Amino acid sequence: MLTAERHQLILSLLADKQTIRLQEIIDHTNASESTIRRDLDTLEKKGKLNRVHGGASAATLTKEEATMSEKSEKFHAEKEAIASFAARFIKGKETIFLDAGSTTNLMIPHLDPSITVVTNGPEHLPMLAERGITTYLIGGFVKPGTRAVIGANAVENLRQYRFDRCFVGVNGITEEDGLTTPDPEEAAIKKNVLAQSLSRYILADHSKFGTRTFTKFGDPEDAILITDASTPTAEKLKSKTEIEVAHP
Amino acid sequence: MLTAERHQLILSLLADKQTIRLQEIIDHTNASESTIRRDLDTLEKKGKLNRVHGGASAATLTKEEATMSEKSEKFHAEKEAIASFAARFIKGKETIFLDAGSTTNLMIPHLDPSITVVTNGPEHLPMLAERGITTYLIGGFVKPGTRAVIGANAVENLRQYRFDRCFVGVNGITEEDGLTTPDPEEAAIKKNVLAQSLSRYILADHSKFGTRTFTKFGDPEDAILITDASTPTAEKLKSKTEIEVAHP
DNA sequence: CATAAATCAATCATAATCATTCATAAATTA
DNA sequence: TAATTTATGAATGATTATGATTGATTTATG
Repeated sequence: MLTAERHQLILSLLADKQTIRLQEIIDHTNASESTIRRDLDTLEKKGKLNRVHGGASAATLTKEEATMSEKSEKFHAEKEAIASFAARFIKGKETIFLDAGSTTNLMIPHLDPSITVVTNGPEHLPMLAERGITTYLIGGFVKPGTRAVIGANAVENLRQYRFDRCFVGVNGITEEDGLTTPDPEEAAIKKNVLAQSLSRYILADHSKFGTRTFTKFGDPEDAILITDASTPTAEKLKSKTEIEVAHP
Repeated sequence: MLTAERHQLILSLLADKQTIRLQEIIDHTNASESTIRRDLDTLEKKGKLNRVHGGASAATLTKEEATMSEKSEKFHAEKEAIASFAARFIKGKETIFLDAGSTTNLMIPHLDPSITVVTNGPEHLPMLAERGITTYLIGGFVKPGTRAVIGANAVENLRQYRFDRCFVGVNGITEEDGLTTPDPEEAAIKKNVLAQSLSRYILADHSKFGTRTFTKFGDPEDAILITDASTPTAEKLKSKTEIEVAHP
């Protein structure tokens, strides 16, 4: 069996099951344990899945990250509502930071062309250029999969800028653990962005409330949360921080 | 059996199966291994399939469409020849700088995935990611139109890196004015890139020789010029600098 | 907490696959 | 026809993929 075929098979098995054990893959492929381990290494490097002890799990919601394309479909109407709502906070010729990600991407059609945007999401560039918006890009390591720019280099590059407002995505929000994201390198970026902005906005659809992921980058009370529907966790947070609900 | 016939057959075999082994094709064609390998090389260059170890896998539609639009560009065949020729200079696991632009973009399919690329061209990222190439992006002002990253900020960001080789585009080459490009900000980038590289390559189709534009960023003798055809200006320069002619 | 079981990364030798080169044959052009 | 280009197959040494083995690490359990 061809290496590339095995890789496809593994990903399709994962697409159904969300998690898979090493032994299952071995049964399906007649390949050795070593080979499958190497496959998982390779696929993880490409951001196609996440390795866990005993096997692998899909690079999708909650624990793990979704790829850009997968994200852009889930909760699209909700994200669109959040994005257009968020864009309304920007007044006049401000300079804003726009986080990499699918929700922030949806803000671009609602942006006034006279503003200046700084972003770590190269995938935003075509739309920003189309709208004639002055754009600065953060430099650094390009993360495979989500294609955000991250790393020590990116953080240093970021420090040169100060923002009137920042719009930042998040993977999990809980009362105890605050704002979390799976990748520490991405968390470092978000943390710095928040520190260098006068006004801070966290864009999070309702699925993000009550879940937590690996790395904390801030507390809900340091920012304005923009979401699409209220949840138990959101209700609890209402005493501490400002929550704006954008109805789709 | 005719070469073109074999190519058709290979593509039709792939149309059903998604992936195919080299041996399968050999069985179907009575051609030698070498010939089939050459066929796969050719077809991959045309974007009709992706080579994988042991055979080939079907190319996605988007890639096919992308190569279609690429082909409509000016001097496409010449640029492709220059690009694939240039890529051959890279040995092993080196770190290279890849300039923004259409000619350098054509190098990407010919790059070894084990190298590291630094670039000021965000438009290269999708293809670099697809090939699984480790990539660092220069940060700074995003130039509308060409979408290169330029400006003082970009130059400063650039200074952190040292390259084994750099591959740089150019707008004009003359004996008197050297290497020129219209935008001073872009020239600044190119100048610094050249200074920080052990080996320097200028990619220029024949139309660039004998024309000069606004800003000079270097002299031909500081780099190896890669072009597609000899011109009077190129002949004059041959005494001063190395010129490699890549025939389409 | 301690032990056993499972899972893991690292290494090795082997086999498969690969790019490159060369000489020859076919096709094309002068 | 002769010269030139192109296509081909075989041979080569290099690269990559693989499965088995090792001992270390992690997880489960009593």
